[in-house]
Amino acid sequence: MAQQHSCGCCSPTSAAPAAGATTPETTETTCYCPIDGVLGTVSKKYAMRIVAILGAAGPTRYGELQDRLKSASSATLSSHLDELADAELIERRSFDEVPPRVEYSLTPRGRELETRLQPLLEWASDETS
Amino acid sequence: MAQQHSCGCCSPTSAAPAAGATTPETTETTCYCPIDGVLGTVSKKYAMRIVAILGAAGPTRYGELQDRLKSASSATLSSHLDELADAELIERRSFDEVPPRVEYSLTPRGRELETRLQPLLEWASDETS
DNA sequence: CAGCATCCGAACCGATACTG
DNA sequence: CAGTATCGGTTCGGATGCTG
Repeated sequence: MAQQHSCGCCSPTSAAPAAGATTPETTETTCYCPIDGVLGTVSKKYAMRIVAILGAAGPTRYGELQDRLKSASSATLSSHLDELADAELIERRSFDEVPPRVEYSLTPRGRELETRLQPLLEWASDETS
Repeated sequence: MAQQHSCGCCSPTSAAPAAGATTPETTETTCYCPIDGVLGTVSKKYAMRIVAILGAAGPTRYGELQDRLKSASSATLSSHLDELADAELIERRSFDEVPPRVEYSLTPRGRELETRLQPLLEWASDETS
């Protein structure tokens, strides 16, 4: 998962080998590209939308999410929720009652993401032609 | 491409018949979801990185891009550049010389995107697990 | 140097059906 | 209600090889 490479977009001097140049292969610098981390998760088709919904509406049930993301099947939705929960961007809260109820909400970290996502989303809807 | 639908993440759901539950401030106007537009393009594997590179380094040649995005093959890179150019986020400038030279740079619109992308990227590298 | 064409595996996502 | 299992279609993207 935490793939390492030198993409040059995050670390400027990626071409230069580490000190000593003991490694002739010039394999990888210690550049970790953010895109491979959180941003990889975020680029999932519905990930941003889920974050946006949870950010705007607060704790939301599974069914309502599915309702809002009409084109997403339950399988797809589940996998997205899993991944977001794994990344600790959202939190899953399951209530012990019948019928079952599960609510998803943003973690503090997810809220930070949402903050940074907003301008992007707003701009995107403006630029939409 | 510019698919239209109501996802509920950008404007309250309108499609919900919800007997009696007439949403208070429902902008039932056709909801255009930004994710399907620019953000769709942006979620391409290297799109964000390209924008980030061009933003940080200014006009950049094809070869250098390929150099920085080591894992991207030329075919992949080309298709990304095409798509970004189509979306008018980047500009392709071809010089009439030998050997051929082509430079890519951000359009004003691309620069706006880059602006909104920065906080996200910065945060992502911090949050890197 | 820049970049398209092709092949092909991998990932993604929707539909359906079924469980706790 | 909240999922999981499975299947199949579609897209993505990496490798290679070839043009201008």
